[in-house]
Amino acid sequence: MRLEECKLFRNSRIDLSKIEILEFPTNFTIEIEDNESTYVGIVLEGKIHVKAYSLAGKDFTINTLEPGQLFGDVLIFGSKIKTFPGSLITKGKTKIAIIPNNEFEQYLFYDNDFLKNFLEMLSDKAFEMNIKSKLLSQDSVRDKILFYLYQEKRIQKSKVIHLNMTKEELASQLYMQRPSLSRELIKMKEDGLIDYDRWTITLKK
Amino acid sequence: MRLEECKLFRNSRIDLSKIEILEFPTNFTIEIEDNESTYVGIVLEGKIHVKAYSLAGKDFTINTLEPGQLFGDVLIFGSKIKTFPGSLITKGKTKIAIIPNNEFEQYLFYDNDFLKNFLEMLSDKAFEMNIKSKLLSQDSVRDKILFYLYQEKRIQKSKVIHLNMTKEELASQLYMQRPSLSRELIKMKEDGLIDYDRWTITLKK
DNA sequence: ATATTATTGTAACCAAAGTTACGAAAATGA
DNA sequence: TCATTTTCGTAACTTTGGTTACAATAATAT
Repeated sequence: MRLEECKLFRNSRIDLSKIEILEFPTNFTIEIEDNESTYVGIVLEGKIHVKAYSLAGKDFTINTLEPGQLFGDVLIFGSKIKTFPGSLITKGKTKIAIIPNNEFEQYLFYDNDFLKNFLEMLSDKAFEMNIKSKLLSQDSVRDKILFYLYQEKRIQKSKVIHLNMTKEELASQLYMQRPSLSRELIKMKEDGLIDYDRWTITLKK
Repeated sequence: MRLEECKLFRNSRIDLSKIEILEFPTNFTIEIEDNESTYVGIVLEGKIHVKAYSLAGKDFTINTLEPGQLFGDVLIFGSKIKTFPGSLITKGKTKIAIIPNNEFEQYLFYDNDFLKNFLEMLSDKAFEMNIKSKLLSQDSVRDKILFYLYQEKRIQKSKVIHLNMTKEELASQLYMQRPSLSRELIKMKEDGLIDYDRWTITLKK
């Protein structure tokens, strides 16, 4: 993705030629959890996992940033601690753009379209995090699965939900273990709630 | 709290006299989950619980809004579904200010201070939600407690953490049952991790 | 001071889900 | 086509923490 294709710059009149672009190999740690942020980053190629470590030492992915998405955005205006909520680790060869905080701020007040785009992205991020909190608040494995399915039903506009990932990945996205997911899917099938195969889950009710 | 005392209007030159103020009794449902939002609300007096219902029918509090805080703010610019993430239920006699979305948008582009305040509040909200996700991602009761304690240690700048709430409330804030909290606190005391009494928990390590 | 209520500790029980392990099935690649 | 690897289902076992109930203690009100 090129800079001018990013939502953030849609309709904007900012000179993109001066913006610094960096490239990283896969599994590279760009930033470390609790480090202070001094810039806003934009993912251009590859993915970035925002990983934090639980006190038990197990790591969990707070968020996965796709091309077009930002990091450090929540921190630039926040009045609280301005540190990264997790380590930023590349998945695949990754290209990012860097805008120092002070420049970013100038852009915002200089260009209303840029501002609108930023507000939209910030709001969307908050919205997504809300969804995640709701998922995590579901208190049984079955409820988590159903929450995900209803969610996807709305997005995919179909009762036949295509999983574009392995069960292993789905389980991790739902914050559960793969065998737990398997076991519950079987039970749900027995209870007539769903049908499923390797690639899809179909809501029956 | 009066309107001019709200962070949102700090240094702003907006005419506050025209802003509509509403009052609600306690336990009043101002908005229902998944309803569409058409305005931004500011809590002036009392509290508002943002409550969602898990698929099991159990309700859980996504968020508690204190005086000065906003609701509907994430929705105004979001490109996704613009519906309330939970029902808004008053706790105590509650006073709120209402600003229709279109007016709110005008304020933002008209007044840079207002904009700055809004960005700060939006960022802070996203930050808080991040913290909450992290808490929910801790996979044992002990880890949740420790996460909370380390958090408070930073905020209160002391290893002696003052709980300004009952154990019942603490348990609910940590998304666990009170007996589970009690049981684990005892174990942690036995393990020499903490000391505690009715009002404080002291980190020993 | 005493009664009442709210808060907390504590124990027994139980269900849900994590853990581990293994075999079958599917996908991939040579 | 056959071997290798990945994915998935499945079962046995174990642990965690929810549930319920009750007693003890503290706080509050009369």
